[in-house]
Amino acid sequence: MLAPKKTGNSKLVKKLNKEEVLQQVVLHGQISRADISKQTQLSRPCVSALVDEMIQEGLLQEVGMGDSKGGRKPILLEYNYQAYAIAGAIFEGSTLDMAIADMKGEFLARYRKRLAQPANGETVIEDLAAGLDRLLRESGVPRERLLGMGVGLQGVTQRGSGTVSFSPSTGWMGSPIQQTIEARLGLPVIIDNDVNMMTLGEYVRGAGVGHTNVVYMYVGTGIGAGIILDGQFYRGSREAAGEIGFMMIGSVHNRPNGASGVFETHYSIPGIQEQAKGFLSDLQEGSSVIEELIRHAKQNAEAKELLADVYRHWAYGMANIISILNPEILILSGEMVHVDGEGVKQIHEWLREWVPEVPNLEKASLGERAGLIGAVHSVLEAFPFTRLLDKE
Amino acid sequence: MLAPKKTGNSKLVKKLNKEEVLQQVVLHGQISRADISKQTQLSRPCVSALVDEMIQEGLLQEVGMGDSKGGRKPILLEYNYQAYAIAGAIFEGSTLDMAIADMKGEFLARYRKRLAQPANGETVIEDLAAGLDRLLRESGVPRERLLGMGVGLQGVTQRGSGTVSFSPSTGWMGSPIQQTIEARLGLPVIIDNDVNMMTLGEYVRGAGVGHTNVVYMYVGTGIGAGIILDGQFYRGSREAAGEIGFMMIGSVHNRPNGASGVFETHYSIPGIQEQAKGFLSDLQEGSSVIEELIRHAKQNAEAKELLADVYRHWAYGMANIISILNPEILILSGEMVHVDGEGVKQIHEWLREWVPEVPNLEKASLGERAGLIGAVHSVLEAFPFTRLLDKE
DNA sequence: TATCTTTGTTAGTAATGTTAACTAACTGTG
DNA sequence: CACAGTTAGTTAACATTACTAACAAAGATA
Repeated sequence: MLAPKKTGNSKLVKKLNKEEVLQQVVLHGQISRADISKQTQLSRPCVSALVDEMIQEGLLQEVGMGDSKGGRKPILLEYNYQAYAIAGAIFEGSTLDMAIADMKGEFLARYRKRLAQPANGETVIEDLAAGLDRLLRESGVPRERLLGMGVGLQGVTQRGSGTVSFSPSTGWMGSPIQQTIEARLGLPVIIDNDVNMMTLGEYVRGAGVGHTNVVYMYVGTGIGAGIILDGQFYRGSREAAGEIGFMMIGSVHNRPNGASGVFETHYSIPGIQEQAKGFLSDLQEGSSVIEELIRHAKQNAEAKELLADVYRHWAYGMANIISILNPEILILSGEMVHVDGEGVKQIHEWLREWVPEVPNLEKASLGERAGLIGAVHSVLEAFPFTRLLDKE
Repeated sequence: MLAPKKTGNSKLVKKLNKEEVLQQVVLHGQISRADISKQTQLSRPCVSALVDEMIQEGLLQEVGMGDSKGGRKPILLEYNYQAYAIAGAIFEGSTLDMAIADMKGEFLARYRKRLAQPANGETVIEDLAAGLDRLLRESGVPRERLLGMGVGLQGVTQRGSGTVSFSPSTGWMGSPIQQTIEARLGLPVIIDNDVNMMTLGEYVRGAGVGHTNVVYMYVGTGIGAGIILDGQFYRGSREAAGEIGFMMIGSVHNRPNGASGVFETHYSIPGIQEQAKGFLSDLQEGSSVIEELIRHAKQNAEAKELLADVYRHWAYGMANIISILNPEILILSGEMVHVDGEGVKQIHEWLREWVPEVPNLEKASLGERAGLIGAVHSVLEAFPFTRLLDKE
């Protein structure tokens, strides 16, 4: 029942070998049967047979001849990235941002909608369904080619059980919302919070590419982190890993209430605004608190002091993360992307003074697309190339 | 070359299936061929064939009849834990502590020796070789049945490359010491620092049993942590994960020198001793600083205050670890095992106030045997039951 | 004692990958 | 420009492995 039955005369090996062949193709972009054979230690006849099957299934395609290496020209094979498609959706504030993508993660169509606030959980699902219909029409992808949808949202999610315990922007609470959406759309759905989705996006397409230990640090309304260790997303035993807002940092003030930890209370954007309210009362809609603070710091001594204090405490947080996790790269996101070169340099210097192994410090590079890219890849992660073989 | 060749006509499946059979036997302790067949979805004839081979190889043995369930009595099979043996060694201070164990990790013989100080790297290797000879003789294990040796030591190790960069107790520095020892002993050797070995020990046999996300926090001469996430040891990108002594904690004092971070500087045992030198000058050899401090705190107000400060800052450190990693259990070791029930309760209360998901807080349960047990298991980890099948 | 159950084995079959030998197609050289 | 040498891909015969079906062994139950 549970175990994948090594049916009849062991299709298992065949599947494993097909996976390996597929992996080689994806890895090399274009490759011939003969080269796959060399890479995989599988015999040429075997590779030929497996490749032929996968061409039948639409997973691979022949794309022409390669250059001769002194003999017959090889037939180049390519993964058919259009074989399947994936959808992604992000709820950020009051907007719903959706996209449909091929198996490379390349967007084929995109769609945005403003949602009425406060959100009503049921109409939001209808919005999602309508958006998906439109994306399918626009991209020309047939519905049965869609593998699934990744949904990211601000709030508190339990990815394991597919539930959402707090999310004003969608109005989803409590109930097993993942199953509800799956039933409505007729598709596998993955739900996760927006920081995790952005982390994944930066990991596969942004600043994190090529690294295996990545921490994505987000400062906005709250402070949180996404953690990827040894190439795997780490979520913690109760999906509460990366809740770095609860760190006890710097001289420990009394907390105003029991809601949030010291770090987040004082050094998230609302916390900073609170500290800066003496001179930062005239904030424009949509402008960056950090940018404003940097501007004020050029003339105002009080602002300058606060800015240095903020940087310093952010650096304390980073030092703690680094001490514990020794990541290769720390990706700065949210309002942190507005820190100027000067500020990053300062933080880097402190870290060099405090900890033995300072990682790369880089700003998030995908901007507002990070979450959507991550949402799409969350599905790719659940249906890796190699698992497509199960689809018969 | 690299890939395990699916030689001839795919021995791979056979190996996979053998692994699964072996796993079932280990899991159940005693089990019949028929039950293995039910558990694994493999046919009874297939299981029989695989089991017979493994009996030939000495990995399994028949141990008698089980109870009838209405028909023929089953023949019970057991894993032969004596099929192979493993050695472990720990250098702690000036003593070398060694053991030889069966595949269950059960010690068959143990051996201790005081080493001359300062240690000379070459004679230490000879001590290791002599100790191993003695253990083999004493336990009656033939040398060719020995799978490998795990070596734990105080200091800085690079397990990946098998080198040791700092280790006064062994005198090993720089050179690829792992290969040197392997050549001398004719055995695979695994070298790691003592905290990692103790972490592993507690994980497989001590307080960490049954958990998948474990942080082992050690306070002694230094402060460090061993980290196991999703059942895997996490070492960080440059093997510097768990260097929690570098955390920036509490009100940040100026550091006396560049050698170590704030947390370790003030709240490791030497740091505490420094702070307590007003009233804690008369320490006996071999006594516990924390025990003494607790004793003094009963009468001396200054000691009481320091003790509370120490607990509080340890708790800050734990809060940071918990915020980032959300482990299921935090194992307290080193001098922390001397904290009394009162102290643990206090720390627990603080944590409940500060962070949303407080893990189990437990003292290390294996005492000084933890490191040795871990050393033995580091080899078991590298040669899991299932990988013994490669030994033909 | 006769029948039913459960365990374990034997015999024949199907699936899969391998090697060896072959065809196809191209390069380079005298 | 023909021919040897090389590389790519295919075909055919064979080996390995696990499966199903049938059977033998051994005990329970009535």
